[in-house]
Amino acid sequence: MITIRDVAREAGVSIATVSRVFNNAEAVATDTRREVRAVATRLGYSPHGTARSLITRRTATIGLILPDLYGEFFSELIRGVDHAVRAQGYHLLVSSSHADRAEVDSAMALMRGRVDGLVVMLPERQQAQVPLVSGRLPLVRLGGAPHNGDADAIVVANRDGARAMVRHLVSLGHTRIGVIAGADANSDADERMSGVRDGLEDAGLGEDALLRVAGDFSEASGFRAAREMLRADPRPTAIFALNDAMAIGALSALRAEGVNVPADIAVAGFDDIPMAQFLDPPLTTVRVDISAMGARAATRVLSHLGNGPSGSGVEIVPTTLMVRRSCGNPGAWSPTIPESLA
Amino acid sequence: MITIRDVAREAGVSIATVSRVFNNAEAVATDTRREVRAVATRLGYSPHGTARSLITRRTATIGLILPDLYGEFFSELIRGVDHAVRAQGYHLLVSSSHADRAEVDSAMALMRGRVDGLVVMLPERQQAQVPLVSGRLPLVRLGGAPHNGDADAIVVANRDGARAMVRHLVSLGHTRIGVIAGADANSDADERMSGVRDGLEDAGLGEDALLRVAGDFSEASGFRAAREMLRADPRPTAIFALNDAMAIGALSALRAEGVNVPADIAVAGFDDIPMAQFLDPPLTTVRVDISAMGARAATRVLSHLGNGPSGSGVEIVPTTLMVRRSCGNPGAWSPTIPESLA
DNA sequence: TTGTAGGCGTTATCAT
DNA sequence: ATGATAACGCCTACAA
Repeated sequence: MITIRDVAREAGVSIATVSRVFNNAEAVATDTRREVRAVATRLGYSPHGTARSLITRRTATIGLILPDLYGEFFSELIRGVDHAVRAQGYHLLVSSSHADRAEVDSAMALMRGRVDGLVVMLPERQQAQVPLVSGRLPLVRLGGAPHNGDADAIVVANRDGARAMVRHLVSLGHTRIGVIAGADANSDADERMSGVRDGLEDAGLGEDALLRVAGDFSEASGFRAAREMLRADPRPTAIFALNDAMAIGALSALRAEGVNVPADIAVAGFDDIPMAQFLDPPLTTVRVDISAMGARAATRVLSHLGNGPSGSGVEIVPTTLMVRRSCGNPGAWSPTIPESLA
Repeated sequence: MITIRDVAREAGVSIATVSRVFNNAEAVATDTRREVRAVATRLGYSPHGTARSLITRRTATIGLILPDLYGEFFSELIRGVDHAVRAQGYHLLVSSSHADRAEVDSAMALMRGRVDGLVVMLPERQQAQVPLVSGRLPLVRLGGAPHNGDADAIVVANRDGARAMVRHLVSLGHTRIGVIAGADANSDADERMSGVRDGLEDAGLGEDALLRVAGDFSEASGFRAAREMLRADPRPTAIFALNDAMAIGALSALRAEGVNVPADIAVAGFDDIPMAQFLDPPLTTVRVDISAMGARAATRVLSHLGNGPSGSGVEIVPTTLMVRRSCGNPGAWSPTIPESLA
């Protein structure tokens, strides 16, 4: 390994001078600077990040802790975080597949001394537990519902999104709506269900307008739920699955039964994954800009590190209603801004 | 910040003893060890990664440099790398959005002293250029075609996969096959096109069996290409798009023209993205296990670091032919192993 | 079994 | 403008 010493010796200067060249270059005479740079390049020297971090007390790295990496959701998320973080000259340390709270805590411990701040997304069902404690590291929690102990958090407007979707369906004339609910103790699912009830209430519709069937966010559960709804009386004219995987399952079930979508039954989803826009049967979804959400979380952490404007508290990421206008024409989606819910 | 000193003082031992407790714990008396652990927990101490790295000369981190993070491809890739890397107790430092070679080189320089090894995927069109040089860091290149200067690389069996698909289509009775080609100077696209010609040659079919239309790997280009093919004479009975995005575009075009898939025209793709399996019109694809590819790259790097069995050179990741057996039944895919191509 | 001390590569402080 | 030197937090011979 070639160190700052080698460069100093070769250039006939002290290591302090070499260091200055690589940091505040102005403080060095032009000739010296040029010579040092030349030697450094010739020797293939570049500063040692770890050693530098030790003395400067900053790693220029943000840690990202995720429950999993499956599907496009996380790639979008990482993309957003990566983008925001790199814009400020930071690196991104990713740690994933943490199924429970103990693993998250150990991942956080492992990151001590390696990162300047943390973005943490907890596994489902672990949201409402003991608050995250990160010592003196800035930490931003991502996803789920807002809860006590959140100093900083970025969450999705699950409730507003579901409410907007129900209002949209009602405005199309649907008065009997099948909702495929999510897993128990899943805060996203709970929030979305609350939004559904809000929407029905807004429209002045009663309990009989809602046909609720349980699901578990899997494609298969959506398939089963939709099949069950077809046998209901009265049969719904619209199906709203509380995530996209279930919506896809529902579409398969409807086609298997020869139901025309959306002429006979409209299908709507809640966008965990951008994939839905490629589906062939028209699917209206509540769209969440995952990438933007990741970027916001990163920006928040960076703000605590003195980069950019400061801020704190819980921030809610808005959702957008996406309606497919035409079929058979790739990319022909147009966004519809949700009606104001004030 | 709470350091090893604090723990030592509080526990009434030397810092050497505390250090030993956290490393080779056996060399410490049971009582001492227990006391130290207790104090450390009470104080919330955990070793400082950076400082430890400096002296041990290992960061326990693998760097992953990617051209982009868009779509499910990269999330699958990261998942594979992360999995392999964590299994050996390593961290993952991700750096992305490197559009050209200069950015890749600078990302590599920035990672010096922060990682023990590198997995690098070059941007398209940059594959055949100057070899990557990483100093003494183990480096594994990912994707594209094998080329000179590759000490270690993991590449996809693009050619074999495309060949297998053509043989499959021919075996179904197709003698006129439309191929939607990929972007110029894209080594993946080139390799796949070669495979197509191999397959036709295997089947003893001549040039007139092939209808080649250019695309650029985008959904829109697949849409246009398929529409063009419908007007060809003789019209193909099967369309093979050299990536999935184009295959999806082709499906849209066929439906817009009222063509029945696969009864009138069969459609096949090449799987960059797992998404394809959720599509409604049956789509046969050459499937690449991206996640496994990432894991292999990571494993290779780790092997140079002394973890696991050693190995080097170019490794080719096989592909699998995926045929949809039935419609309307989610998850009803079954893999077909490609015929031996020896 | 435990403590002492030197050093990992760099930056910051204080001289010159 | 430049140089000598003490940290940064930790690990590891070597000594006790």
